[in-house]
Amino acid sequence: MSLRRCGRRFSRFAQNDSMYALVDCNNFFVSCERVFRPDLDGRPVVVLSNNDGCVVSRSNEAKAMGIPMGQPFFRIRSFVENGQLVAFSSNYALYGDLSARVMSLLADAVPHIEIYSIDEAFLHLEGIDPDKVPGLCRDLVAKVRKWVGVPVSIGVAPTKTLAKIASHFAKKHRGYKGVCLMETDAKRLKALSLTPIDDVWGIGRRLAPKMLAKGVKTALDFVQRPREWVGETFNVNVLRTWEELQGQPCLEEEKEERRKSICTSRSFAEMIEDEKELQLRISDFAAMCARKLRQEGSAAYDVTTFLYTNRFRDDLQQYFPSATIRLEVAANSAQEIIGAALRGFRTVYRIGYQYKKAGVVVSNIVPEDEIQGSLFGFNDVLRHKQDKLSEVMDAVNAAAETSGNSLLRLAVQRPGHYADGIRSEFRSSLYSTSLDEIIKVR
DNA sequence: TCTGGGGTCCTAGGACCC
DNA sequence: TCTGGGGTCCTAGGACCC
Repeated sequence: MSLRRCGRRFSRFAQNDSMYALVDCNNFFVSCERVFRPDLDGRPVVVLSNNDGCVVSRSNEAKAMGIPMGQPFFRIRSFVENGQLVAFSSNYALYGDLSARVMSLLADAVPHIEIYSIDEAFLHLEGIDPDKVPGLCRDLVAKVRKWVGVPVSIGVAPTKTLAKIASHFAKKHRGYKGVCLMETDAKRLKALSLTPIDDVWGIGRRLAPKMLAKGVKTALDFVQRPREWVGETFNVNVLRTWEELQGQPCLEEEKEERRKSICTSRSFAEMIEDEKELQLRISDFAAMCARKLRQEGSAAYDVTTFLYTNRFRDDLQQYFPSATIRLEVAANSAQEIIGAALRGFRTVYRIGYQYKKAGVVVSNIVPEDEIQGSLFGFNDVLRHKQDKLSEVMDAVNAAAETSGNSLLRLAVQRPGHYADGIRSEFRSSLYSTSLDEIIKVR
């Protein structure tokens, strides 16, 4: 899955006459679960994060019950137990598969799409007759609903930030039937006046209070402030958001395929103090990072290991260390990445703390065919063997990929299921991605 | 008792060099 | 003994996104 670009890349130069459509899947994870459980339409449904920790997706009915995003599951567990609410553990294999189907339909409809996240894509509409855009969007809403089963909303506007706002209107108000066009300046100003400043893409939870303190309550208040004031009061990103809201595009497409860092981390169901147990977890995370690197044809110079104690337990000692190991030669084999992650672990692990979460980040990433050998000489034969071993492990593990199992492991990794120690009480079946189906398509 | 995971960019300040 | 100023690189932390 390569559906996880969330950064916003900026261009210095404005383009003219641009038009974007943002396609946003409504309540995506919940909608995916409902594809296979149509009996849940109209009922309050939530999807939980890893470990069944907190709410990450809510149906409209769940929102109406007042369940906020990020709500810890234990606070709403009683609703599930008395039948008022249905909860699912997250099933990323399923969501990734349905996402790919949605994106493929979108890609067939327009010359160019930009996949922004697992549930959102920008369609570039330059060159399409403006009179045909509304019909095209309505067709897409109907087609995705019919062929994939997921409801989507589409917002059309001259910039991405405005398209985001338009898609919110398309989602919130039934009258739009899933498509909101912001093609005139009058509509733009009207929409901005109805948009609270903290709903604007690019204005987050830290900046919103600062805006409010300065009397900026809506997006319209914001664009009515002078450019100079925005530049002096905030940073360049906020200034670019201001320009986008004026209708001047300055968010550029994210073109770089190679990620700059790859992270694998998990919270644990129970706190862990034992060094050996933590080493096993770290090894698993490192092996997963190495595998993601190989899948992308990349290799990394830096391997960071981090540990977190439980930040919600005021009564316990807190400790959030991390250590970065720089390799002489960029690596992507499980052996090398695990080795470095464990070296980092040894430098920061302290006995006497209860650890709740840990992870491994690989960064300083280069294409694997551009790896430069070490000045001090480098054992090519050993490296070649490690590469071969990694390849074989990848090939065999690919067959078991969808269940999250890795059949082949290095001795230091945990035996058994990858997700051992991760709570997943309400997991749906692997409907669209069962091993049977994968063997068939291959 | 129980609170997610995975990314990006910007900026300020220190180290270092000339 | 005098001990400026500017450029660049790196890193940590803060902000944002889904």
